[in-house]
Amino acid sequence: MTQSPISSPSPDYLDRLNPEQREAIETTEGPLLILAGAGTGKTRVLTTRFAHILLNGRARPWQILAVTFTNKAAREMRERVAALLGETIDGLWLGTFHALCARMLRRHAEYVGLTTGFTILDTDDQLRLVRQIMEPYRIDTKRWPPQGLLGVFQRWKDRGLTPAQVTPAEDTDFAAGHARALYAAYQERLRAVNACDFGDLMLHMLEILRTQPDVLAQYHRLFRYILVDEYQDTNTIQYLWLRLLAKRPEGAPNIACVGDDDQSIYSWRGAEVENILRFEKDFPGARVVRLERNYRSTAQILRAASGLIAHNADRLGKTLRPGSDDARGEKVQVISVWDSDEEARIAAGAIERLRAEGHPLSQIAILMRAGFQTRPFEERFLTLGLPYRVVGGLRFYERAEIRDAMAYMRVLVQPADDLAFERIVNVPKRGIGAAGLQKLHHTARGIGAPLAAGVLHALETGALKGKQREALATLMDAFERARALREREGHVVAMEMLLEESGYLQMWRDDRSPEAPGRLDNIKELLRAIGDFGTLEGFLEHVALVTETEDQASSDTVSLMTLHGAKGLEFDTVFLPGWEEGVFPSQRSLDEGGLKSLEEERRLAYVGITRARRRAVILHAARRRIYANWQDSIPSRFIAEIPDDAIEQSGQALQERIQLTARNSVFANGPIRGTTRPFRKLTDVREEIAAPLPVGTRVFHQKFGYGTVLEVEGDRLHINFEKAGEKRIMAHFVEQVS
DNA sequence: TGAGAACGTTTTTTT
DNA sequence: AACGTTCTCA
Repeated sequence: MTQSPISSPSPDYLDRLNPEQREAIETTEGPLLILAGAGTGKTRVLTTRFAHILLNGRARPWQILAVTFTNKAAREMRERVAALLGETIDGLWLGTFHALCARMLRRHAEYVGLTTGFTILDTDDQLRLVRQIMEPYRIDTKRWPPQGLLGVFQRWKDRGLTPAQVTPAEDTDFAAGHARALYAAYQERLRAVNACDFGDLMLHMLEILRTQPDVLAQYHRLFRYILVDEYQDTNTIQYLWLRLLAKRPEGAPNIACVGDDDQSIYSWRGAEVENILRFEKDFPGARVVRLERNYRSTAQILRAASGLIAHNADRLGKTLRPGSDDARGEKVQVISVWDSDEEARIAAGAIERLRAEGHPLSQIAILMRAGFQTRPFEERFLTLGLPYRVVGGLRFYERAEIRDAMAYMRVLVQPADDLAFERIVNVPKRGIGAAGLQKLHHTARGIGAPLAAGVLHALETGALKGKQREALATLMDAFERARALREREGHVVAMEMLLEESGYLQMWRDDRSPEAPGRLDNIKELLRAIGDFGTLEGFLEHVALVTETEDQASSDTVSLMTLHGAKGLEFDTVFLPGWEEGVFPSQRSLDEGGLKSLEEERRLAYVGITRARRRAVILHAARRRIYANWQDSIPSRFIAEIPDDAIEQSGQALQERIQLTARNSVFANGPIRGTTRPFRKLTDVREEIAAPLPVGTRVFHQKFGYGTVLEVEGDRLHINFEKAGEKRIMAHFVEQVS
């Protein structure tokens, strides 16, 4: 029990908050920027603020718009608000940008030429669509892969640009300036099949808010308060969307954004740190509250992290201070190892010791730069029998059999879903290849109907013959009956029957490959999962928006995940492997992003260290296998940037090399050339750097013939071949000719 | 049309 | 090395 001040007794939920936190919660009116360093109680502030507004009667639950970045964060917030209020509340506008936009767009779909039942496409569908769009343009898909084009669209969408808003000047990256036209065609096609891709959820909603004043006014009336989490990771379109909703005609907006410029790690997804840096300009009169007291990590860990991030320029400036004076804790360990196998061995060994001392495995995480780095750890853990889980690895809903089954589901729900129909029309094999599909498309277009209707038409008119006719008749009949069954017996039974009668389940039963039984299990699991939802539509919506795997957080396992995936989490002990130049910071960031992307890598390192409550262990290996061959590596510059007295170095391998970081070595100005031979000395690497194929060199390639080097990108060369045009080639595939 | 061979690329990070 | 895509032939 706390003693209440005489003047204003403060409610329980404001107990044990520090003054800054209280200010962030109690400043309900007007724009507010909360700069919250790692581990400073950000989530607590956000949820308490939410509850505070409700408990003071300032708004009804549905009048608060609360935006998070991940579904996980949304769920956590929902739970904690419920705990504070002592009850669960439905109908909250709390979710990710995309989930909230999807909900809005279902209400207003007609303004952008969709109907409320529109489909949200997955990446497979998007790619198939892009390929179709590209076809008539006769674009060399070798040079201009569909994924690349999709990326261009994505970036435009991230910036809130509709096809009409893209200027010719913006359209230079791809296929000689055809991207704009392709973008328009792509959007047109999406509309025609009543579908949205992920970016459209935001793009369409922004368009509606911009062009429909009464819709905008409706939301202005509705949302009295806006809360935004992870503001540093908002991209342009999210920013525009927020600003539109926040700037009501009456008075200053009650918008509170929480963020940390030091944890901005999503610029590759279009995030603009500038959004947070500019907040006070965007919302004049904004209060700024800094949360700097860290209650998570030991003083040593904070010192290491702060020292590292201090190497970044352009910061709003925050200093993490330990929440309590005691417990300086262990220094950050830096261990030098020989290769990635030893790295895994050492980490696993340390984990076994911790386990023997009674540390729960659930409080241990291994955080890496990229997903593929989990391999050696998984192997090691398997041989030792250490329980682990890969968080955010291959996701359930990305498996082929699940996507197939869901495509069946989509056609069931919406017969006009051409993309889903295309996916399953020949799975299992029904004798419909590329040519057959073309014919079906033609028939459908002829009667101005979707594919499925086209098939029915073709069956009636007798345009289909033999095996094709029989197989498609069976398929269409299965859909027909499944729809009827859905009415009578519910969607689970209908789906079961559909997958059975269409031959899909039998296809896997007949499959003799070792994965087949697992796939059948997965489908069983899918059928179970849809039982948790009232309707198939609800289930599809959930799957489209919630990409994460159900976490079995209850089990006591070590977590393996990417640094990006670890944001917002904390563990007692954190292992940070692969701190080597070219791995972390990644080669790509060194090659193309310049200083900006190097700083982002540094923020990622900062995020990594600050995940640890008590113990952080950084590892780096002397050599690592890249693709098929070994490559020498040197310690990450980030290791040298951590204050010496905050770290403790160990490991027999290459003790002396620790000082030799990129910052003060011969490699400072360029990437390291790949090596194919193991056990290479540094001097050898130096020689290779000294003798590359410089720009202008005439070279010969086995397949492409003669050409000239246009550009050197690490161990890749950008070459203009006389016959084959411009290509990017690994340097060792070409030889110099004089 | 489909199976197998040959070829090329891959490793950022996610809603 | 491992995977996915395209190519080639039956």
